[in-house]
Order: sequence, then C-alpha cells, then structure tokens
Amino acid sequence: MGHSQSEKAASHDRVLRIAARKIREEGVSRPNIAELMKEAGLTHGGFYKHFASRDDLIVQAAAVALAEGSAKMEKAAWKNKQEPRAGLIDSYLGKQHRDAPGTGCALVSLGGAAGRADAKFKSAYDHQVRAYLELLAGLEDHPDSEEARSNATLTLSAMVGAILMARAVDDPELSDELLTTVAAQLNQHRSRPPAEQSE
Amino acid sequence: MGHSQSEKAASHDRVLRIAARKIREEGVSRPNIAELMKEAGLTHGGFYKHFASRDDLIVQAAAVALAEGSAKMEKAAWKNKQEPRAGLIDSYLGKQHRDAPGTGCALVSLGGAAGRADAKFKSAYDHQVRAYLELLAGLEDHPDSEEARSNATLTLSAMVGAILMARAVDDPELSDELLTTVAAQLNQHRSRPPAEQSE
DNA sequence: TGTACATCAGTGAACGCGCGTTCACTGATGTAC
DNA sequence: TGTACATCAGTGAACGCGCGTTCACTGATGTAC
Repeated sequence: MGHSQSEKAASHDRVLRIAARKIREEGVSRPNIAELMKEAGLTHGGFYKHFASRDDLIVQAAAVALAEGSAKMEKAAWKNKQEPRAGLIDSYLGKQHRDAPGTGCALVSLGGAAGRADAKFKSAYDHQVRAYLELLAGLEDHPDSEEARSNATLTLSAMVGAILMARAVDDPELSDELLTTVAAQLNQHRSRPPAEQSE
Repeated sequence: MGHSQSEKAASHDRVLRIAARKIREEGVSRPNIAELMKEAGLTHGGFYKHFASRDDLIVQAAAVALAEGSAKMEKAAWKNKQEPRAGLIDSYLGKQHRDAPGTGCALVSLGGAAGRADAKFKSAYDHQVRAYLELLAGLEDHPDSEEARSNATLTLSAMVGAILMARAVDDPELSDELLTTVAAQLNQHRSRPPAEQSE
C-alpha cells in the first residue's frame, strides 16, 4: 500500500471532510470511526495515525464545517450582483440548502452540539457567528452603522431558526412556508431609509 | 418495595419528565437508562416495565418536552398584561431561558435531532411549531391577517435562531448581544399600522 | 374482616453487541552511503 | 545510479468497556372467596 507523505496528507484531509459532512448530516455522536475510514477508502486501524481520538476528529471536523459557511454564502450572495443581500437570503433560505445539511451552514446543524460543547468548539462557533454578522452587516445599506449590525443580527437569527425548523417539521408545506415567509420578511426589512441621520 | 398502580404511574411520569429535561440539556443520545432510572429513584432493570425500549422513551420524552413549550410561553406572555407580545419576546429571549435549556423551548434544543428523526418525532415538532405560530399571530395587532401569520413566522424563527446561537457562542458578551438585539428588533417590528387596509 | 393466592413493579446480576482503542505486522517510501 | 536500511501509513485481529436488554427473583398489592 502506498503511503507517501503527500498521500498521508490527502488521507487526513479526506477523513476530515467526510467527518465534517457527516456530523452535519447525522449529528456529532452518530458517525463511527470504522464508517468514516471506510468511506475514505481506509481501514479503521489507521485512524490513530491521523487523530488522537474520536473526539479530536470531531472537534476538528466541526471547525472545518463551521469555517465553510460564511465564505460559501458570500459567494452565493454575489451571484445576485444588484442585490447581494437578497441573493444571500434567498440562497440561505433556499430548498437546496434545507435539503443538504451535510454541505450547509453549520451554525444550524451544529448549534445544539456547540451549546453543550467545550470552549474550543464554542470558540469556532463564535468566530463563525461573527463572520456571518460582518458579512451581513456589510450588505446593509449603511454597512458601518449600528443599525446594520443590528439588522444583521436579526437576519442571521431568523435564517438560522427558519432552516432549523424547516428541516425538523413534518409537513413539507409548513417547511416551505417557513422558508419563503422568512425570506420575504427579511427582504422587506431592509435598513430603513435613514430617518434622522442623513448620509 | 411498594408497587401499587398509582406508584407505577408516578414512576413512569417521573422517568418521562427527567428524560424530557435531560434530552434538552444533553441531547437525545447522551442520557443512558441507568442514569435516568437512578435519578428517578429506581434501578435500571425496571425500565422495561415502563417503556418498550430506550428509543421509545426518547420519542415520548421529546413529545413531552415539545408540548411544554408554547403553553409555558403563553403564560409568560400574559405577565405583561398591556403588551403580551413584548412579554413573550422578552421572556423567550431572556437569559434565564438561555441558561436553562432543560426546561426551555424544545424547538431549539431538539431542532437538530428532529431534523434527523422519523415521522413521529417530526410530527410532534411540527405541532409545536404550529402552536407557537398561532400563539404569536394571536398577539399581533391584527391577529387574523396574513401579515400576522407572516410576522409570527419571522418572530419565531428569529427567537429560535437567537437562543440557539446564544447558547453555542463562546463569548458571553456576544451571547447577550444576540438576545438583546433580536428582542429589540422584534419589539420594533410590530405589525405595521395597516397601510392600505384600514381597521 | 380475614386468609390464600395471583399479579406485577421493582431489583440486581448477567449477557452480548457495538465501537473506540491498541498492537504486531507489512511493505512502499525515501534517505544514507 | 544502485544498494541497504530506517521510517511510518495503512492493515486487520483482538481487547475491553459502556450500555441496552434480558431474566430469575422478591415482596407488596389487591382480588377472590
């Protein structure tokens, strides 16, 4: 079996990415080592050449999953060049995102786990929340205002909550309603034309 | 050892309530049978006199946890008799709620699990979402309008997302900011004075 | 009201499986000379 | 450029523990007479 240094790095990376997807799909406790290694084309014994323990992998995978988020969404936003804020909202609250948690925003899929996790995990989550807030504030009409930050906070909270519930609900119609209603509301709720403070 | 019929019912109820709290605190996979039974003052062997399997208990406990939610929040809302909507929002987005997931809204703590669960679990989640939406719509200025439903959807999504992230984030200041900002935004964002349609 | 008996909630030991972790081994890599 | 050797990624069997589940047993409940 080949085991050059570059192959090792590739294996490591493969396992990490697979784990980052699976913990979003199945939660942090479900995926087991044998299964992850198998999916990476390896056997379970070699796992400890790459990670200190299962928990070590999970924490790293969570960090990877979280890091994917805002960068990916920023890209999606700019597909709508006139209205990147609307682009982001529609993309985030799209059915594709709802139906693909494994490659979606980890703020939703890992939120519960992060709430119960240790500081390292929470710190990664924290950074990602800030990244989203900055991204969203930057897309408001007056990016550096306090109102932009405040609107960004509402927008992010509503998007995260909507996807969480849209995935958890039994009735597909209610699920769709959550997504489209929140998207419509957020698209309306722009930074209001500055009332007292002028440009 | 006593084991009258009423005592059995009491034991059953105790185990169920303890489980309903623990799955919200620790997730659906963590709490084990021995621990739950011990906390109920029993030994693990008797578990199967009450539930068919661990999974059976978890599903029932999830239903109990979910059912608690909107009823509890409705009570909290009416502590502010003038402004029940504000009462509910402030109570939901309060630090007490954030810091007590075990007795808090299960839409947040069980959202991830419900997304991966079977129809029975999702159905219980579904009902609870509807209960919250109706409760919130009823507190809007024009309860039966489409706008009330739409606002309720945004409100619920934002509250759920805000608590989820407030629990997951590392920095207490960011956590507080999420709660207070979203509360302030939602309190502003009332059903707008009906623009075209008059009373 | 008392006695005999069936029921069954609760006990605690034991079972067995899943799975994280360890370990002796293999053979290609890549370095030393 | 070739040869000897150390390294180490990857293998797969084995270990051991946690935990869900089973089971024989106990003794209070509560019903039959």
